[in-house]
Amino acid sequence: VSAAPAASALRIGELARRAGTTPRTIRYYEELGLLPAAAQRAAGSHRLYGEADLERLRELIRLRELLGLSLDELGQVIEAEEARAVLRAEIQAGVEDPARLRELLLAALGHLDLQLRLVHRRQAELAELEADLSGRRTRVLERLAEREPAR
Amino acid sequence: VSAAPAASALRIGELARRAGTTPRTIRYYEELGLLPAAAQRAAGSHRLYGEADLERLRELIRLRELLGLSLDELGQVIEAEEARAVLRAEIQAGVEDPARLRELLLAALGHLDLQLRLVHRRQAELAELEADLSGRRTRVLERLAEREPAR
DNA sequence: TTGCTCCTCACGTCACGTGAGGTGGC
DNA sequence: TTGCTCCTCACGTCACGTGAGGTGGC
Repeated sequence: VSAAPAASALRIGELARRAGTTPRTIRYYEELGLLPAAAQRAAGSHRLYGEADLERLRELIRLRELLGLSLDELGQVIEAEEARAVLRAEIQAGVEDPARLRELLLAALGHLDLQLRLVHRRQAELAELEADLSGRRTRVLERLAEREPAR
Repeated sequence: VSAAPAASALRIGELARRAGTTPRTIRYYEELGLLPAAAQRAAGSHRLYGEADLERLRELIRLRELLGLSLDELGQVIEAEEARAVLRAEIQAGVEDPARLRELLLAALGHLDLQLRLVHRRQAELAELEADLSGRRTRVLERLAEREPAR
């Protein structure tokens, strides 16, 4: 899908290491269509990746871990990445249709807003958990202080 | 483990509904030892739960979902709940050993601090994700504004 | 007695982990 | 040629989902 991985081609092991995951996960994501299958690969030969693939993989992992999405949900959510890739490709290819550009930018905006809503919900839940734990911590400290008056 | 579920006894379906999970998950957690097996239950008879079980289950689910812990890790982390239950039980039973009480309070404090560290790490990661997404959103808005000068 | 929820197997599923056996590039 | 990483099956695992067939309380 992406233009050739260029000079800085990574093999699957390096890509996995840099993204903080494993080769098995990368192959699985490719199988599910979350990562593009390096197009010009002969069956049995090595997969090669570029910087764009690394970025996309990192984003996938970050959204999965922090938002707790299933891979199915993840596929729907990362359409923002898709839109961004299309945008870059078309600009690089010299396409200059203003209406088309505006459409892509609006799509990206919508997907970013969706992701931000999910992030904000998580942040609210974590803030609540933090408040509960802190409150309990304070009460434990108070009870310890009571037990140990002016040592 | 806990003192009898008292008058407000819940069956597994109600407990699941109130905690936002399923009976299967509750049985699985019992099997793993994350939830106490209602002690006086004849094989094949219904499980009964009290308010304390509901609280513990909610706490388990919240920590698992928000911190992304495996059930194995979860078991180690929720020792704070354990300490709290022991504390309550001993106080209810009239045990009044100050040294023992202090020991339990210190244990609870340690576990709460551990949980808070995990929460704070997650909050930092989410803040970073939020900043990235917000930045991208701003840049998309700017590019849209450029394209559409003073309509 | 009729529904309803409960029970215990036990197989299915999702997201990978982990060898088994073999091929390809520095 | 020797290591190393890669390849494709394919079975294992974790955290449950989902019936199958049966029993128990309002």
